[in-house]
Amino acid sequence: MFPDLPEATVARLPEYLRALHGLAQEGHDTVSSEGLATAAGVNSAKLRKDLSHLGSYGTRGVGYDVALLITQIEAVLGLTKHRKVALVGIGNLGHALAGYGGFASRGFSVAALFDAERSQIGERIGTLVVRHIDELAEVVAAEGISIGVIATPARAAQQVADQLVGAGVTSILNFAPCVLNVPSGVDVRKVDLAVEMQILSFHEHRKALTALPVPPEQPAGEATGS
Amino acid sequence: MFPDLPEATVARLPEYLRALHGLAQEGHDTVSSEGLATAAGVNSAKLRKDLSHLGSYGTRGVGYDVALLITQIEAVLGLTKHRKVALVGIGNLGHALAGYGGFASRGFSVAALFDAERSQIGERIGTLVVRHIDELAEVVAAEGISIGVIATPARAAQQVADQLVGAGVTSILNFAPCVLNVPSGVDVRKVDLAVEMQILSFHEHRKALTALPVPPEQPAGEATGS
DNA sequence: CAATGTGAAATGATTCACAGCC
DNA sequence: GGCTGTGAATCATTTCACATTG
Repeated sequence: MFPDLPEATVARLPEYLRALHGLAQEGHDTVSSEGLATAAGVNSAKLRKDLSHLGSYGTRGVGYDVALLITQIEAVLGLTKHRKVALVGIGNLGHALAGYGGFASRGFSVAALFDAERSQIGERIGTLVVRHIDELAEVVAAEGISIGVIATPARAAQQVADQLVGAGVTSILNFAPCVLNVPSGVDVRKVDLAVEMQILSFHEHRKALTALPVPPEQPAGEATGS
Repeated sequence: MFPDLPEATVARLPEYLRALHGLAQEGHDTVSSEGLATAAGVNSAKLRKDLSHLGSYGTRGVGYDVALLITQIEAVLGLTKHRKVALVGIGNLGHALAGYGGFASRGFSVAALFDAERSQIGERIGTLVVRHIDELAEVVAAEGISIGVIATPARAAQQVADQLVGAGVTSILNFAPCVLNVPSGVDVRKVDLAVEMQILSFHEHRKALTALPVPPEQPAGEATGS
């Protein structure tokens, strides 16, 4: 369908979709590239280039039809199909993810919870019960689960990834701070909170260094950022 | 110090650092670009190019000194300074973040918790007590907090961002699914779990589409990914 | 005439391939 | 001999600027 949509574009489509839902809720029928770009936090040229890859759904002189564009982007992202998620690792973060409303509200449902620790098995979270990881393959097949989320400690993550792949899962969201080896054809996305903090730390550090080096010259002056 | 380190490189340095700590723990004194690249999940040319931006810390014919490289990368990322974090929004996700060990283990400490809801104020989490958001500026100044983490619902996030900026925070990690407007000089990084899921969804969708279109030809053949 | 869609230019990132060094 | 460091080449992404169109 869109075999060669640039990866950078794919990564922005969900943002556009969120912005569009917001605009729709505010009663907008159409929106200009400028307006949508602002709502999504990008510049308008980039937005137009991104959308042009999907085809021509705008009207020159007018803008984009909000409802139509929502439909199109959802189709491209495959959100017409409701996707079920297996969450593995019911610790601190796993609990939060299991109860996170943001998934359900955007077409995903956490359909099963797994852990390896005896102490966790059987715990109820919402409507679900935590099961032992050994039941993974069985449940993935029975429920038609297509995405696995790993929220285990790093030392367990590779084994869990192997089990997910073995069970037929081909998309993994990894919260464990480690590299996963998976066969080609399996997609892994990684979210590492400490990495995000360290990137911020770099910029803090740089700001601190570039703010000082011109110390006592003109006493007056505005504090100016990058 | 490193004013023009490519952003893509900055984003990978934390991965290298994690890999290096792993290697150090396994007793390696030196590591080749090939070895480190594998441990960090990148290819060796990219790793060498990245490290070359920091200067020449490798030895031809040998590799990199693990301990030295750790020191260098930590210095570049500004991790020598222990950074304090304010966490705003003590809901589902906020609780998990407040208890997340990954921060402390890598040089960050959650120094204060805030919420706007009466019901949350005063709750103890670990050694900290949840305070009212109105105390933000005071506590940020008193504790020397440099990074703010927003884990509120989207509708509250912009106001919280304004309050953080007003209190002097210049780095924000945003978990709320919305765009934040901040003055230049303030860095925002965004983590949106639903966006990650939607990107995975796109690839699932594409895999499903490209797997079928050649239906009944050669019954045999390996399942091959991208 | 306002705003899209898009070639072309500019910028940024990755990969190649090998000279230079230990 | 093995491995780093790096110019040059390739590839990807962003931005510009404007012809085109409803």
